[in-house]
Amino acid sequence: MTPFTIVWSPPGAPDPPGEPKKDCEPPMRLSRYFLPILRETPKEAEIVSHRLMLRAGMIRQEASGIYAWLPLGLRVLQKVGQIVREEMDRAGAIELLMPTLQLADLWRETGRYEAYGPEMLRIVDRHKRELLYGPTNEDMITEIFRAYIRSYRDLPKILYHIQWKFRDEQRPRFGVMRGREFLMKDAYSFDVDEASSRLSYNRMFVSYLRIFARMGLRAIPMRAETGPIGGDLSHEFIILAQTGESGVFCHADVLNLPVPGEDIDYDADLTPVIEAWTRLYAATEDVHDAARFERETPEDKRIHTRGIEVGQVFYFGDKYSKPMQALIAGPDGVERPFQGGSYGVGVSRLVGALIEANHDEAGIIWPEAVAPFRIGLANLKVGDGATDAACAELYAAFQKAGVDVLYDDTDERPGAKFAKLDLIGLPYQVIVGPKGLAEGKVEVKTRATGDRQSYPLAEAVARLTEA
RNA sequence: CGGGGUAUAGCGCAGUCUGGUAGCGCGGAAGUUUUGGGAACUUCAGGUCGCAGGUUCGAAUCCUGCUGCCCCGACCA
Repeated sequence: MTPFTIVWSPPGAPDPPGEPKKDCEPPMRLSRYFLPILRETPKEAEIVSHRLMLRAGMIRQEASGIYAWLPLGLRVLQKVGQIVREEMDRAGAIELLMPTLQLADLWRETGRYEAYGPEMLRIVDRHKRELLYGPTNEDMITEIFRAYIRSYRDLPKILYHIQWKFRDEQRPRFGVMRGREFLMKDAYSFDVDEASSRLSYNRMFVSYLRIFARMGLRAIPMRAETGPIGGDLSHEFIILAQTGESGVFCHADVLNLPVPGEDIDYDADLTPVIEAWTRLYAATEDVHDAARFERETPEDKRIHTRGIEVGQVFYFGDKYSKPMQALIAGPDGVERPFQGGSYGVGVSRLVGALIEANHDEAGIIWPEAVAPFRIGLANLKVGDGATDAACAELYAAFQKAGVDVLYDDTDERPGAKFAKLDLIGLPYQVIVGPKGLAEGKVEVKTRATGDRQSYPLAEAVARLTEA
């Protein structure tokens, strides 16, 4: 092999001193940002998250079930993705990135090319080769795995990626909650036998509890059908919402179970956590057992509502490894197909689900962990020396503290600014106007509670930048 | 994929039945007065009426075909 040298471009001349580089300032002034708010609701949007995402300038529909993510929406999508990534890493999963396009031949090895039906978007390239836009990646990850891994000594492994998928749904709806193109985290576990595969399953299960909890969501693992991917053990993670797509039944106490902290040891025995979370009855209507529900759940603890699926974990054994001959040698020297599982989180769907779970009449109410900005800074009288100066000071202080702040420096009327900030749902609004400044104070409004308090500038900064 | 709708300015809509200069509100631009919960007035810009045929002196409007999008159902992260 001929080694080759990577040639780096020589570094450019140092920046000239003196002039502050305005171009480098993060574009967090509303006057320079791109936030196309809609005052009226586009008629195609039926459910609240879809309406609010369109109105708040988060997304734009480009085709049925296909959306462009505008700057505000992208920030949320990225925050959700980052939480998923951090928790996957914490659980010992390893990130990679597989392509969106896959060869049909790969899927023929497992028989899924024929099995998938019209939901799969099939593409032919200029060489008449058949490709498909991946709806999932079990086949490809198995192909990657079998190319490199031969021995039980290399196991266990959990690999994941966060990538766009496409399923040509017959009827897309609910905005990003059921689009055709969607961003998904999918993880795949590789183990030598069933017992260890279930340990991987448990890791992902616990990781999922943490992922959703970090977003301020109470997601309930429910026994679920295994669906077309197959296997014999599966849980759907469901958040309760009136607008959910499927009916669910569960024991009320499952809503109050403790979620493991970030000090959870994924190498320790996770069985007690799994048992605690699976002991109480929780099932989607597809697999609901009314008799068992009534037998196991006291009448005053029975919850029957609707829910949105935001994640699913599967154990599927050798479903892919066997037909694809992804074999690993065990300690006894015998080669066997690996035991696998797959674990999905609907990242783009979560953005819609988060809004379904967190909104009011005025708009979105972002949980802090996924808010596009933590603070909305409203200058109520642009052009007034005192308010401009106070806002500049606050803006600089928040930025210095590393807090995401969107500064509304437009010359709109106060009412319009309030309505806009309520709509986009930033957790805190810092309201700066002549009235408050006369007393040396600014107002801090907490979006979730509507609570408003006036503080001197320094105290407002201190309160909003602590931890 | 069955059933039902809809397509007119960036968004929400009227006009179509009964063919005759394409309208309203919001939004946008300019100006004046305003300014702590989506201001008022004046002026202006913005539309091959989804696409393609047809009927007619004349089509947003009538006829035929096509397409996009939405809703209900079945299906799905």
